[in-house]
Amino acid sequence: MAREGDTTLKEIAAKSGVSVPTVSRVLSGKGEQYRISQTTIDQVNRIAAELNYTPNYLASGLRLKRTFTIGLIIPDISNPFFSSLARSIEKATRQGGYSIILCDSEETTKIEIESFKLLESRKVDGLIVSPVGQESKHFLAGNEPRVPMVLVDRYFPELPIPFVTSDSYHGAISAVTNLIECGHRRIACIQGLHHTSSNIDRVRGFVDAHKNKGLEVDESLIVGDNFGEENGYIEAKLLMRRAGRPTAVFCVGNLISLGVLKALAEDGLSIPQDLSLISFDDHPYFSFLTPPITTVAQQNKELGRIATKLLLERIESPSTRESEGIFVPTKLLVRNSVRRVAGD
Amino acid sequence: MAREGDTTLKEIAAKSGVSVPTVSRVLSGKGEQYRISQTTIDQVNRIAAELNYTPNYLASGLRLKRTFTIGLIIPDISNPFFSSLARSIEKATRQGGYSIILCDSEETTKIEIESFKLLESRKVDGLIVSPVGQESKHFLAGNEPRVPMVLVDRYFPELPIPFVTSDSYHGAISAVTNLIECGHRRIACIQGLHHTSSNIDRVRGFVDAHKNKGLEVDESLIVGDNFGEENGYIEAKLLMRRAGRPTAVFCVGNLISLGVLKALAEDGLSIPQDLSLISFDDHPYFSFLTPPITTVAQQNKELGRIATKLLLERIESPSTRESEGIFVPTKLLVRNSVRRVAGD
DNA sequence: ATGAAAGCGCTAACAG
DNA sequence: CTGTTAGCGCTTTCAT
Repeated sequence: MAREGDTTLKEIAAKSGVSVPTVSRVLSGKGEQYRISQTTIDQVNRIAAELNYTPNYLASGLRLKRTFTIGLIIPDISNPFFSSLARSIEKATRQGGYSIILCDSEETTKIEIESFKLLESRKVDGLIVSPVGQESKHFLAGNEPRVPMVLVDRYFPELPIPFVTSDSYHGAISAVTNLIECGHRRIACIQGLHHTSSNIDRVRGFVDAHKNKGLEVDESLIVGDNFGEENGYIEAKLLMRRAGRPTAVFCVGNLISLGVLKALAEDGLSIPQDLSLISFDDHPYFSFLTPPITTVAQQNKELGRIATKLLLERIESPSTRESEGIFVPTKLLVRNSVRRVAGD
Repeated sequence: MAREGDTTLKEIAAKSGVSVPTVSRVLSGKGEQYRISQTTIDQVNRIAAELNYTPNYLASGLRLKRTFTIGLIIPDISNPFFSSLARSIEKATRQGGYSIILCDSEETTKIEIESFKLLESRKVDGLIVSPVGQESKHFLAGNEPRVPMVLVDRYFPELPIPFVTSDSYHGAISAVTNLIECGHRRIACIQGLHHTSSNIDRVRGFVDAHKNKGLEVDESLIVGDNFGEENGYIEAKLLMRRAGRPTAVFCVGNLISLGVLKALAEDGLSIPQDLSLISFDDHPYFSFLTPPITTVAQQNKELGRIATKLLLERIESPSTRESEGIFVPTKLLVRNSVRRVAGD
């Protein structure tokens, strides 16, 4: 960035007739501490300003082994859940004096691994990652994370990596219980990426909500395999064509619900007459759809803020604190996408 | 990042009995070019792999004056328009071998300036910015951009900084013309941040569409002052309470439209019976609302791809190419939020 | 109250 | 085919 002509400490030193270290001390605010004369301090500051000095973080980072940047890896920045998460993380890190390097893994372990290596080379001070979640060994050296890091949204229960996530299990329970209490008995679940914690927890909640009510789960109604829109679309089409159509569906992510909406609209089916729906993940537009969609809302901003806080603490005091896992409560927002039906 | 124990060229050199520069040459793939013996090449590669060598970009950046990172400044990453833009930029830069540092200016010149300085310190090779758009001098040194940069979405017509943006003017014309041709005569415009190019162009389109049809514009129907949701909400409330209510409204951004939707819903008013609406910016949910919302769709991904291409070209061959401005066409997606009314 | 020396990890120029 | 020297811009001893 405007590399050639950049002002350096050396030039300031020359113009002010002092040495480079002195300039460094003044400009990093340690003038007092080193008891540099007020005259010198003022002089150096003035000349630095005149020359429009901009510190070179590469150089200081190299020397200090500290870059004040953190890496952020997320599966899809265009998913509103992740973009609001990213926003709160960006804000919190900025306020803490850090910048973030953003990597979008496209929900793909391959890109996630590449990004991780990249961030290692860039010597970030720490990492916040929302992992694809199916593999984890690239994050570890032995049994320790290779670098200060915290996981958001998805996590690895068996690994010593701190994480912050919504309480997906209880969120799913609340949603599916609502469905059951409205009389639904054939409830489908369109799930996301298999073997990822959020999916596992939500599906487990789906199953346990049935158990709690003494109901059997029809395993064949648990379908789908990723968090994308097409998955919702396809599975909804298939579900509605089956013999023994479900009367309700629980979608584990907002994009899946969008796909379902699209499929039903195409087929001239409507919610909740033809199918009741509850979605995990709130979305700004859910309250304006006809009908407004009942959802399990996550505290996006909160997740980001907590993750950042955990990470910065770890970076700033690498005392061997235990690896903690934080589950943030969700909230069921009951709107109008669930119909009451006669129980069986 | 795992700073202390990191393997360096020095260690590899020691273990393989060659000098540091030789290791550097091998590891940067210039072994052939320097005609280093195959034995040495293999040996060095082997040892580097064993030691799990990760190059230090800080060090090479300092030496090379090249960081392979670019800065991205946008006003609000949680706005779906910007998040899909960011996604395409992230992907394109990654494929070009660059990382991006993300800064969210919160639609605020103050943060934008801070971010700009930060990115200067971090020695990014270039910048893609969607400026707040009300001030521009912080980007310039004399009459030149301080650094290779390209603007997206919003631009400064009078400055020599290349830009990529939607053709807001013609997009607005198409929207408002549609309204007029459907018989509307009292059409409101809820605008975004004043003095920003996208707002100026869209409002100009609003006015000119009237002129083209030989109609007067009622200036008092041009209201609002930012791209946020609350702005849409408030202005809609006010508009619907006036004597001489408009029969249609043109919203210059998707968040504004969301606010309008919210306001109307609260007041028990509906689209298009009580108010016809066209929104600038498509949104994934617009087709699923009741009614589906007619919009001026932008080519988000395309904007990002082009911006990245322009920037990388400039970085890689800083030949004094002219500063170009690219206007990408928009598309009017006619759905059902506009009612035909009897002309006056 | 300040300077000289050293070095972070890397690469380019020059030498042989 | 490979090594030596030098230096990117900064900060930290250690001296004085």
